[in-house]
Amino acid sequence: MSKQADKTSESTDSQTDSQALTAKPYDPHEVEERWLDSWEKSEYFHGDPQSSKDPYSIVIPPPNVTDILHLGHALNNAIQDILIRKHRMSGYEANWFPGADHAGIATQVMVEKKLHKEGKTRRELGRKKFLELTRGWADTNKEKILGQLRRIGCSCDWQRTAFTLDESRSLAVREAFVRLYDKGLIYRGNRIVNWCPSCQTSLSDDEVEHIDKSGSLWYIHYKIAGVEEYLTVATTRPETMLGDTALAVNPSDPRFSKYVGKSAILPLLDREIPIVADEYVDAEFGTGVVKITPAHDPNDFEVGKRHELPSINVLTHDGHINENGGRFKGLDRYEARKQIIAELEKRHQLEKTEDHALNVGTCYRCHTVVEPYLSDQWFVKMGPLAKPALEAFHEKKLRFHPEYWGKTYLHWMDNIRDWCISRQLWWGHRIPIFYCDDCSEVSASVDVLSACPKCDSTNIRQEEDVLDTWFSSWLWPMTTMGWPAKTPELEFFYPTKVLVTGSEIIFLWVARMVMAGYEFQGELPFNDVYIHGTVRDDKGVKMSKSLGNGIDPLEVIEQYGADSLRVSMILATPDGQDPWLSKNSFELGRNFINKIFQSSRFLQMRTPEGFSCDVSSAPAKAGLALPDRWILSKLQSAIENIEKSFNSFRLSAALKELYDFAWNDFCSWYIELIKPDTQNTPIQEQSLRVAYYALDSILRLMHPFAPFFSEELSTRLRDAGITKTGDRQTLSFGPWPKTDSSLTDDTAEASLNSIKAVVDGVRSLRAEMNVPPGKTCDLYVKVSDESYGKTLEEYHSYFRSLVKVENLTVGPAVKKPPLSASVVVTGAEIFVPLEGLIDVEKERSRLEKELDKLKGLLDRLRRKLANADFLKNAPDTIVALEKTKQSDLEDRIAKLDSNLEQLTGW
RNA sequence: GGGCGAUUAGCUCAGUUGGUUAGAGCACCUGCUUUACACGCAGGGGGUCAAUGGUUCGAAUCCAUUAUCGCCCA
Repeated sequence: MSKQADKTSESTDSQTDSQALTAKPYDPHEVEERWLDSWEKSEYFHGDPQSSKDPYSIVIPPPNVTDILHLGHALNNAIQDILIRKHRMSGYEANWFPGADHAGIATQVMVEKKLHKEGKTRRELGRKKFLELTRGWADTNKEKILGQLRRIGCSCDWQRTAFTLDESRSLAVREAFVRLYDKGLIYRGNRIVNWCPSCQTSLSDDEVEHIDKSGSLWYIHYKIAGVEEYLTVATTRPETMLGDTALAVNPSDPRFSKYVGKSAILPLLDREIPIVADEYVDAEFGTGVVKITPAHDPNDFEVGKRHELPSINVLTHDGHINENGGRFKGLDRYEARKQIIAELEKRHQLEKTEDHALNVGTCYRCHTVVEPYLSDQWFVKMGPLAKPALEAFHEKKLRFHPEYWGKTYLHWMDNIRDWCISRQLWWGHRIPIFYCDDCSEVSASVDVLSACPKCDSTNIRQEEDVLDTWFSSWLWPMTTMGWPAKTPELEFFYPTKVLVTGSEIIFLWVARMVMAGYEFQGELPFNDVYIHGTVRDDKGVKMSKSLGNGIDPLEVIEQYGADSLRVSMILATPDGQDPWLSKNSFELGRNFINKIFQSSRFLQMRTPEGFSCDVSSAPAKAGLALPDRWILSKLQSAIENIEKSFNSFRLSAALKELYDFAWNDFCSWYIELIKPDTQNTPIQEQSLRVAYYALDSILRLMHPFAPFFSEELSTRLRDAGITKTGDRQTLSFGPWPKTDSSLTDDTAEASLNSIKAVVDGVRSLRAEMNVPPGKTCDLYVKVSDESYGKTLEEYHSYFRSLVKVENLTVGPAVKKPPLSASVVVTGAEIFVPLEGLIDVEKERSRLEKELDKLKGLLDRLRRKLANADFLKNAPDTIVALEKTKQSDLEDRIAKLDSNLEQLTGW
């Protein structure tokens, strides 16, 4: 236990019950742990597939087992939890399916690194032992990160936790593979793939990250066979020349047409290679002559096929030159490059070297520069799968939020390419392909084969390679629900409602899930895709482990609590953009939660003994005071706006609306208005009923964002006998607040606005005239409208409590008392006599400043209203509005003028 | 090279079908041991809405061009 925690418990012990309400901020720590425990036992989050309610399900983007919780996870999962809790409260049968991803390359790399430190390699260990070791490590990590998600309050159905490499998911992967294979959508091909020499595996196109690097362009002479001429070839990767099998020029390039059909001599290796013409060659780039290395460049591979050129692989799996590289054999690819350049220079076959900016592909896991590499790999034919996925988008069955991400999806889908799914790893789903060594039959099978289905030979072996991790991830929305079995979960909860993720895996994951959904389940896996930003630090730099600029969510939770973490993150996360967070960003949420806590504490202090109210329905309108009617009316618009924001996936806007309502309307105005003048006097009962009803609504609206706090406070009020909420002992199942149009009260809002206008005016005046806060004053209000005056008179007590007004004089005939400061608001002139306090010069400059501002506005308005086109074209309502504004301004200016004039007499 | 996004107060952002005196939080300044809350209260300063041109009676908002920044794809 930390020192701080010690202190807290000590001070709590020393307090008596009657002091429990003395000033202290809300402390989330004990509260959150208690609810975590309680919820875990409750089964609240275990969705029932037999339910008569409508389903609402989400599948988690499974965190990698290599991960520890970072703020990106916290944000991603907070968003999902907010959506799932909101819908659970709104009467849906909600289920959030959690789980983790085995993360093939990342995990294997990590375990191999550990082995390396111990001086071992995976090959020494053997496949079986290595996998056992890795599984143990992955299991431990998996439990750890899922535990961390619990800590931020995720209301997942933990009973349905899945893992991409467990029994059920493995069966599904094999089933999917075999189905696609049988349909002819999976094939094996000798293709150029992206090869990571460090991970020693192929990568799909989407797993390659392109970065800009400064490199060189080397100009090399290739002699023409039989004559004393040469062609100059520019290359950025000279070491690949060892595998050159041709030179190529553009067929319409007149400079080189005479060489087409002749041969060149490959420098260093002295191999004779043909000179071919191919449209692919860009006459503008380099010298217009390019070397063709079919085994090490995807474009060259295509050229090679067209001209029936041989492919010579010169690299080993780990990026060294192989036996085809002659005397360079065994050298690392970059060392070979150096020596080749040196050698060419020595032989005067290097014309020049230029600086050249190039874009190289790197491995998304280890950031090694990848090599295009010719090898046997397994591919999925994507064209047929993309069709329904594209249709779903065009028919708006699949929607992105923010909408513009749809374009990214569309662009990728339109240009879809076959997917390389084999990986030369051990950690993953072993490809369910079996080779017969006797009859050469290749069979795909869900179950392990012991004999060849064609010739019955037992001389059969399974493919060594495993599948790309995404090959299990793309089935996730189905496999979490038990696919390929026809489970009740799949029947009820599929398709899910929304997928919440970051933009960087729209291709890798989102698009593929859509395709898999249609292919295997005949239905898309989710309707809405909510894309959120990437968490950045306070300077706008992406948080990352390697930069060390990350913030540990668990530290934030320790300091501020999980609710504060969630509330702060959501408030700071603009829709679709990247949130910038620093350590004290989390004060925002903490302060908000504490504010609500304090308001509740205050209400309780002013609640008479034995008071109790039913907050499950709104208080009867009869007999309510103005502030009561007003706050109920404001509550309606808050609920409405929050609902609207939720419906368009604008969570930040929804929470902001609640924040403003709760802090400004409820705390700053409503509570101040119903607060009795004298200390310890209970609040009037009808206002208390309204106050607790509003507070209950606030807590409900807050629950998805701050589940611990809202549940805690709601429970405390219920346990204290103050509020009655019906049968439910939790906010988890709502009900979610609904608008009630009978509570909307425009008259009350208008009346309160007039009171606020006068209060604001007096406050401003007092502050600027340096009236000591404790000093009372008198208030004279000259109104131009009788009913305005009546309202002010009726509620004159508010001026006493809010702005220390002793006597109030209101009326159309009120005269400005001598030595008073004035404020002019719409419909009223406010005078506060300030004998002994008034500073004439200050007052004058105050009034002049205001006058200047208003005159500027009036000027603009007059010009607008003098414009015949405006009067002709603008809607009548706008014209009328502008005219009202004009007369109001003219009125206020006249009053200010006369007040200024009167000042000169002093 | 192609695509997508951003540019509004010192900072981070709202401003959803064009009509407000362009808002909030943080930061800043002034005052406050006010009957819950200093994790607070009250008041205040601060913006020619990136630039230019256009459409319109009217543009932060729509269109075009430019500039700067970011992301994705090649």
